Amino acid sequence: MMHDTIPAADAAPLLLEWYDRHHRDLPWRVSPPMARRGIVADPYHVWLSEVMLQQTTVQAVKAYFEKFLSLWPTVEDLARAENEDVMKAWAGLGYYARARNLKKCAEAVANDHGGRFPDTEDGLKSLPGIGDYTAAAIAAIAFNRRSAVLDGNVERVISRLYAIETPLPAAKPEMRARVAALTPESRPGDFAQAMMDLGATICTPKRPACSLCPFRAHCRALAVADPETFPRKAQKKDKPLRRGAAFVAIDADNAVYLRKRAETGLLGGMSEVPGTDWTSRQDGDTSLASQPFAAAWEDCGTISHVFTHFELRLSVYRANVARAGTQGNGWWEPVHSLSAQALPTVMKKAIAQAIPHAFKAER
DNA sequence: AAGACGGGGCA
DNA sequence: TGCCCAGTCTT
Repeated sequence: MMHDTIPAADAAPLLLEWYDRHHRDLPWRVSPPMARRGIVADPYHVWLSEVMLQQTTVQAVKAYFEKFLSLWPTVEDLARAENEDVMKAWAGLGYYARARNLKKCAEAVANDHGGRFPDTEDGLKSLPGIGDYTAAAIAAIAFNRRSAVLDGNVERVISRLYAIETPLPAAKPEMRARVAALTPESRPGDFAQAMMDLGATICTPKRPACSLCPFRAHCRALAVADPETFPRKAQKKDKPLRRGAAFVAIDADNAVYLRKRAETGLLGGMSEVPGTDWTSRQDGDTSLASQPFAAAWEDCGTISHVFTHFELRLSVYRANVARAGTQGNGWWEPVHSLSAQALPTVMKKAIAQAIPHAFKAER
């Protein structure tokens, strides 16, 4: 009797009962009691949180979500915002194409859809930055659609529940079909959030808490193998090392010379200090030969930063420079307002290496 | 189908 | 410190 595959009709009630007891109170959520009274979450809030949650943990997202909502209370406000202000508000959250697409999506909703998000999966998927997962999540959570929501957490839960041996990403269609079969007509949004919560808190990548799992009597992986070894996945390749140099110029007014990166590509649309290209070549130009303007550059050592597909070792140089002696299309930013700039983490590391107090709180 | 694209959490 | 995590868009 134990560890039988779960009848599809039993899964949702079992999981929702667990969800109602362990529900997490998050800024973009409507509580289960409210949901049962027919209150649905604001599609703008659901969309904003789901885009932020792509590849990003709940903990990291909370503060950004509150900041965005306070700066731009409606999707029309966001559509009217300056691109640069959106990039500044997004700085530090990573995957900056998300911020560029967020702005484009807000404009599309405001200008082409009368300020209302489409209420179907297909309609949502046609918008910038909304793919399979996010379209299904918004449709289920904000519009009560019975869509199959499959993110990394759900993939883990499903792969263990059915002990799926096919490695990812080939197993995705099978997993999606499994989720679709389990998703109920009633409360599909809560079901989706419950599956994701289960993956985030109980069915974790390492050391899952199987004894607390509402599916423990039905989990194939728990019965026949080690749940931690699921989902199976193709092995990843190792990251190359790239090198470069970064130049932190400081003028007499204690301002740092910044410039804007290209709109697309790595860290697209974000700000940076001047520097070399980042290259994997052994003869990479990491020296003073590539200084952006002549000055008495002082060697500040190196910093390291790991990106998704390469590791970067950056030589950092600092110099005091007269503002009149520089050329180019950058600008001078006072050290005390650096924190509010659209600076990605690697640039904050480089600046902090040259100016240790740069991002310390004001006394 | 594979690669580009950040940053944070955990042991 | 090193390893793991994981949606969307582009090629």
